[in-house]
Amino acid sequence: MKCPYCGEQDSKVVDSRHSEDGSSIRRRRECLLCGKRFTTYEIVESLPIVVVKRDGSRQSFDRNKILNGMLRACEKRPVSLAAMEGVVDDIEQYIQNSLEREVRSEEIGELVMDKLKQMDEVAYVRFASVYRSFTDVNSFMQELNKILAEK
Amino acid sequence: MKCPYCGEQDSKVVDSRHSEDGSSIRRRRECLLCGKRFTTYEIVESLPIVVVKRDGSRQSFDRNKILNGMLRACEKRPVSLAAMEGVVDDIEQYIQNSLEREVRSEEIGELVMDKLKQMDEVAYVRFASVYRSFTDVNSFMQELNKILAEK
DNA sequence: GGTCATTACTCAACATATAGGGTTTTTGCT
DNA sequence: AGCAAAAACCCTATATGTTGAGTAATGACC
Repeated sequence: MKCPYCGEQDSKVVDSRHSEDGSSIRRRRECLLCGKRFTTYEIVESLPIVVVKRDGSRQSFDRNKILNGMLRACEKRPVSLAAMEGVVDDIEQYIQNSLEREVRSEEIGELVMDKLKQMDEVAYVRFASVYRSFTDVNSFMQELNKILAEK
Repeated sequence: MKCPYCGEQDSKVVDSRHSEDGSSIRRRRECLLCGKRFTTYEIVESLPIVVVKRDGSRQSFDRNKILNGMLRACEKRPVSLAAMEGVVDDIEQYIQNSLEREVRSEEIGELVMDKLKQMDEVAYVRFASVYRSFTDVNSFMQELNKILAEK
């Protein structure tokens, strides 16, 4: 393990601990050349997740697709890119933690909607309108009324 | 190390290799419960990088600031978010690999400009105009002429 | 300035990982 | 399809990491 201070290739482990959930190992290392210490993390390679679309077709999970959907819904809305990325991070991690190798696209949509609802209701309705394929003004109104009623 | 398939906490190492540059270790593990195999990476915790601004003030490195600058320069330009994130990734890694704990903000600006120049010249000039604080139309024209001359 | 939580540090008994060489399979590319 | 590169696999001798417990230092928050 290369020392981040001097570049030496060899280092030894001084301490090693499991993270709370056991999903990673934190090691404290010491460079054999300069003696400086540093921390490393051993993490599981993220396994390829497959998204099952409504028509039954499958494609590999792509976080950028989620982000793009959010970007569209949040255009001109006061939602920062960082916040959106945070949501995508949360969702990605949630799916990874679920131990499932397949997710229905609906499930992802619901997750995004839950988060958006808390962040910006306009963005939420926009997203839902695309996502739930609101076909007429009526269903759009119903959703708006539901939001208003909850207030 | 938690098994990504069944969630069991214990696993054993079956194989372990250094990455080419020694900056990480790839391990092949086998779950003690379900017997499935998976890959892990041990990586150095990224050390806090300090950016030294032109006036000498220091603040911690923030990749979002770089991304924001690029987003502004690339508005309405055919540069994908993914491409911009790729540039930021490259720059972050370049700095991490340099083993320096401090970078001048100018250096970061130059890196961004190099990349942008290859991707989209309009975005490049926009970025440079902010970055180099072009004070008048003249210097802007000079930069444009330089680009044209290079063609 | 005090408190809680997280990270750092040290020690000792025990077990499991490493390095390196070689083979096979998978994946990405044209 | 056909090549090259990367990843997975398997082996053996050797030494290095792991675990638990307790203490100390550091950072975030009020």
